[in-house]
Amino acid sequence: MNEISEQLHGKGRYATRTRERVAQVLREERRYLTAHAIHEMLVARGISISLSTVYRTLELLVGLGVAATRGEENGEISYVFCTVQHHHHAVCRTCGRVEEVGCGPLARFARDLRAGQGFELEDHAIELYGRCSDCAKR
Amino acid sequence: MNEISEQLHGKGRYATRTRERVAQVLREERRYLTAHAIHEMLVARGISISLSTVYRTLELLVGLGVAATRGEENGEISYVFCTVQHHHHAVCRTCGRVEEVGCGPLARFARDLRAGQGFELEDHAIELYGRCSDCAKR
DNA sequence: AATAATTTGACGACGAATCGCAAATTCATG
DNA sequence: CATGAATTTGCGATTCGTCGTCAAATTATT
Repeated sequence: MNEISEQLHGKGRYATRTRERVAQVLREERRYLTAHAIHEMLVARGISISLSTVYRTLELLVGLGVAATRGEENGEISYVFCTVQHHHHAVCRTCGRVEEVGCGPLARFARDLRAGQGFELEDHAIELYGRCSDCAKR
Repeated sequence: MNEISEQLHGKGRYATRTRERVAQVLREERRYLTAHAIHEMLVARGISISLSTVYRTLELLVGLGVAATRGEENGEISYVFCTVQHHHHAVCRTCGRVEEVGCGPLARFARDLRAGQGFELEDHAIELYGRCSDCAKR
């Protein structure tokens, strides 16, 4: 089976069909989705699932480290599938696809920041917006 | 008077004492605050103001470009005072102070991103966390 | 001071997110 | 494959942040 089932079993949680379906949506879409959007997509596929369960499953996936959250400007919370620990997201403005990217050049940025205004950089959150390789061709 | 009053007059809006007080809190604090927090701070100062007015004033300040918003992970929306157009925020983890910083090294980052995975960078949102110069000394 | 405009406060509406509990599902065991 | 203990699910109610409505108050102008 997949990793999520194993991770759940290792923590004494059940790997249910419902949870697998929520994770599947995130895996397929690879873009930021609200709990409501995920719920609607599942219902559209003819799958019966409650909104509460979607919320609880998403919370679980975030705890497992396979999903990340983002607070939208309108107060909603969006979720996206992700695989590695520390990274950032490049969001395509055309198709919404989310790619994971490293944070290489931040080292020099941190140096400049300390030299310039004495700020000691410890962590950072970056969101990048633009066109993914597919959408940039058109 | 100050700039905000002039900007309001130029748009046919009134520069009221209430609005000045909300702006004053943001100017003094220089950190991300929710509408509720701002409301409580004003009430604690003995100022009578409704939560609705705080919300409306914050919306107005964002429209004027003197405040910026951030969606928190719990779905709340926070506001911070800011002065220049495009910039990013360095948030002190000790005192919460927010400093504005430029985005110099992003140019090279954009080049690497395009070369690496074909992503065309158009815009970005960055939040930096660490210690401001004062807190770093202790 | 009078007038026309905007703004304020109180109240309610709305939606996102959470909680409690009974019913259903999952999983290990025999 | 049936059984039982554990977890999970669904439903409804609830909380909470945010926004809309409208009469009363405030502001700016004459």
